Amino acid sequence: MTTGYAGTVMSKGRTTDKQTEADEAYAVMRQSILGGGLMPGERLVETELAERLGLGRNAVRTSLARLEQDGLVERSPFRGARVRIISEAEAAEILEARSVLEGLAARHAAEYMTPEQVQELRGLLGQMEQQHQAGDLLATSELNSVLHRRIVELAALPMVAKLIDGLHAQNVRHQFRTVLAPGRAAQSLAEHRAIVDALATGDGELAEAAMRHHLAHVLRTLRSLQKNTTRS
Amino acid sequence: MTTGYAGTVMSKGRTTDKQTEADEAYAVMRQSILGGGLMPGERLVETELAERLGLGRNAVRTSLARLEQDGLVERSPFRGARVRIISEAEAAEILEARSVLEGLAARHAAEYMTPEQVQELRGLLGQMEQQHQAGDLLATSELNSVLHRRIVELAALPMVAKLIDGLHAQNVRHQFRTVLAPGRAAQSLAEHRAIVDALATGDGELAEAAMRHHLAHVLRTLRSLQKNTTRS
DNA sequence: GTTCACCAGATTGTTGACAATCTGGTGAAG
DNA sequence: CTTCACCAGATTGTCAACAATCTGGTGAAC
Repeated sequence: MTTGYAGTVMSKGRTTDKQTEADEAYAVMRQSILGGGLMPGERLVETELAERLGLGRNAVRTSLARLEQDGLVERSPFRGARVRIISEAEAAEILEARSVLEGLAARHAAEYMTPEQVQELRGLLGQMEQQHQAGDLLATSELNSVLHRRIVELAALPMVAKLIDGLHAQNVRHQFRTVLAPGRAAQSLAEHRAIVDALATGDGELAEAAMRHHLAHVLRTLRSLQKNTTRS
Repeated sequence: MTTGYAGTVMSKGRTTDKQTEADEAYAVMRQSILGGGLMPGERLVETELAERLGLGRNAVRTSLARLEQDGLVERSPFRGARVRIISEAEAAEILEARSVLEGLAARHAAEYMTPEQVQELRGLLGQMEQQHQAGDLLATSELNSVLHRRIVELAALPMVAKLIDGLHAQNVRHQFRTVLAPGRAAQSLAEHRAIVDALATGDGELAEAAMRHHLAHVLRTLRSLQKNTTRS
């Protein structure tokens, strides 16, 4: 093995093994924030994280810089970093941004979609309906995300996809609340069906409108929940 | 004032003095990329940049990580960083994203705008018209950017503003070409007038439509230029 | 009792050296 | 002439130590 790729060297005992330490730290910490392992407002001490991840402090450090750029972490000089707290106003704003960007994605997806892909989306809809009737809100919500992601993929707009992904990452925590609103699940299902129907027609304008209609409704639900929560 | 802010310590002899080295490196390098001091595709060697900026290699290093997150720099492990080259397809996609996001901003701006602010925008339009008649395309283009930025500001949507700013940063280099297209300047002026008129009515839908119409036109111009340039 | 300066501990920012990896060129084998 | 292993130089990734800064608490002055 002369030069050979170091693909399977297995130096520190993880699975993929190939990325640099800093990249691994970034991936892990990002997933930790998204998954709830690191809570909003929590202090992120470099040495502590380095020890917990088994990586150097430097790797953690540059990760924090990258996560700050993503809007997931807040940093102030000499005072350290915390998981950024997304206010309800910001969550609403993010949802509005998602609304227009996913609308754009839907428009493009409608124009370049094959019949097979339409069937695939209908399949997802069917699964959602099943889980909805079974009363499993969590699974329904998960399929919801899958459907949205797939539509964005089909749009074949990588930069737009990246933007949407970044926005989604910032308010995973606020996402849960809307799906729990009473009566929301059924309506959401109908809206998703409308989106897929519009995509199937190949009419970009229609698909964009359907997507925006749906997300505007999610936004309204979020706003009504905020009002109810605010009165302490 | 007990502890007292260290606002005017003046340690290394620059103007603002307060940010950490890494922040300064980030700011300088970003502006360098935007301003053309660092050209697309150019290699970014850490030690060289560190020496040129008079900062530590580590500061440069974390800057590069942040700029990569911004999409301005491309990095691969052990092989270094380069200023990212934005392809024409990507430039087009960025314009589409800007179109819907600035449309959103225009909608919000229309709803919350005061008569004084409308007058301010009309003032900018007047200046644009002057420079246009004087034949100064560069000044017109600059005022163009100012107008767009101001509208985004008036929307009072900080996260959306950040997204738009990031997109704008990525294709400053492609922006110049569209303004030079023959006959484009006059039409652009008319479109901007339409946008301000729509904003003045307070009708969000109308303002959004006007903004999207304008940027769709810019996109079409860019696409036609691409065709002409591609045939080598 | 309140206010303030000040100090010790903790944490971040910076520096320099060292290890790991890539790149381009060189020379031998076929 | 082509192909390929291999090596030196350049460059990046990592580590450990040191300097700079913040934070919370303690005690004196009033």
